[in-house]
Amino acid sequence: MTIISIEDAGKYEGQEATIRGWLYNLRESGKLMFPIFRDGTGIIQGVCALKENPEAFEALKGLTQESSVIVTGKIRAEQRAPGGFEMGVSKIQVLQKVSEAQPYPIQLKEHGVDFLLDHRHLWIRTPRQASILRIRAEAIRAARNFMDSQGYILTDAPMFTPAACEGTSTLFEVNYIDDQKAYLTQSGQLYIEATAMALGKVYTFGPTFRAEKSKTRRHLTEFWMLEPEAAYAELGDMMNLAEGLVSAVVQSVLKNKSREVELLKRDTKKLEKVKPPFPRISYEEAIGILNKHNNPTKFGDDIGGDEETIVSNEFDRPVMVHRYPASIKAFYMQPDPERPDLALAFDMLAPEGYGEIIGGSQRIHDYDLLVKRLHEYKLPEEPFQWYLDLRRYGSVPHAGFGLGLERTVAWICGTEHIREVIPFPRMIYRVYP
RNA sequence: UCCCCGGUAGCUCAAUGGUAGAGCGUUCGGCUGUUAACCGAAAUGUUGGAAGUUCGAAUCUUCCCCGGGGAGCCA
Repeated sequence: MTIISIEDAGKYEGQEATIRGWLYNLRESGKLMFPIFRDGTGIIQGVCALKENPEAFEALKGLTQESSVIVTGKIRAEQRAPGGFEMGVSKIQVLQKVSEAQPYPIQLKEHGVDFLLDHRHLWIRTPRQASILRIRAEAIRAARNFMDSQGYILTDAPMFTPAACEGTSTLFEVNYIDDQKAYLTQSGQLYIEATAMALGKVYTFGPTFRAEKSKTRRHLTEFWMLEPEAAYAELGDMMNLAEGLVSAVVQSVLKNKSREVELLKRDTKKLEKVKPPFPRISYEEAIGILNKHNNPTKFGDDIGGDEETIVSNEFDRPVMVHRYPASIKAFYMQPDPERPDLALAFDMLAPEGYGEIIGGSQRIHDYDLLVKRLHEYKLPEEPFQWYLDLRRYGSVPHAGFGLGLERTVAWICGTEHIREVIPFPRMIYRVYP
């Protein structure tokens, strides 16, 4: 018997086929039953009549949600069935029946956030969550494809680091070997600056960790970041790369995961517009927009969540804000030669209030200036000696950025919270399951 | 660290200081085209914890615990 996946069921219309999966729901109607099966690729309705298949009917009767089953039957087009196809069940093998005493906890109805997060290992079985995880996978595939196509080499950064990239208050400290202290990485940036000097154009993609005490829909303590870095690149080069990357990811998801996007009921019209060029405005122009909307932000203030939304609502695609005051940015950012009080940095703000998905900058390549900045930011010189070496031995202008994967996928999926777009979210005060 | 909201049946929620309830899920029964099916019946409670006010507290007060949203910080 041909084993098929539910997403391909339409191709087997009129044929007998076998599906290996789980019982998603069961509607009983006297001598007729409508089981719904899922197999990880989709859901399909089955039909089973007592008169035609008494054995299968008996096996299905009273079967509990999420029981594992192997079912065989004829696939047929049926307008009354969700999805347009259904299976006339002729044979069913129950691998495990879920106990009535401990029924599957997640019902086909609304649940609270706390309950769902405590059952995240089961929650991911629901069609919506499974679709989101498929879109995440597509976003990663598309992002890596794009970077590879641009000649960027994947160079992995370490998870254990001896010091902070930016400040020390939000680091996870771990005991390394022989009572040495180490920290979980907040960013691979410093390391890919080194690999960029070795290989030219590089990127890293992996988890990063921040012990920020943030409890918002935009924060995770463990999140994935894609960070490109290129030797001889300047700020404008990175903005070009960033808009190319983001549009490639969005367009790939629309093209290759249309079924999943549709299941999420995402308004794709807004996503279809996400193509270069993206608008670029300076920090000072952003302040102007805010003041126009009666927001009191002034030069030198950081742009917070509400402010990001006001600015991004002016545009129909992601907007890049560049040249922030150096005083509110990280120590390693290159000053604008024409305005030394500004840093050659940029953020990309996603539309619809999803906020910052990219932060990047040109890096300081001058040794003396970098040392001066380390002192100004009260950072110790010693752990950064290797980093200073990059400015001792053939230093060149270079630039890069970091793309927050979960924020990007949350925006593409239109989810309310980024915890839904990672299989097992890690948040402040929540590490189970 | 700070501000706001919440915690009642397995789940989602009601209950104006006066007998703790409904829907879903579970169990039993009915139904040959259901769409989170429907109809009938049953079982299910330390109202997050402690103390206080009161004749009487799920409800009011204080403290603690847990969760959610946000600020700061950031992707």
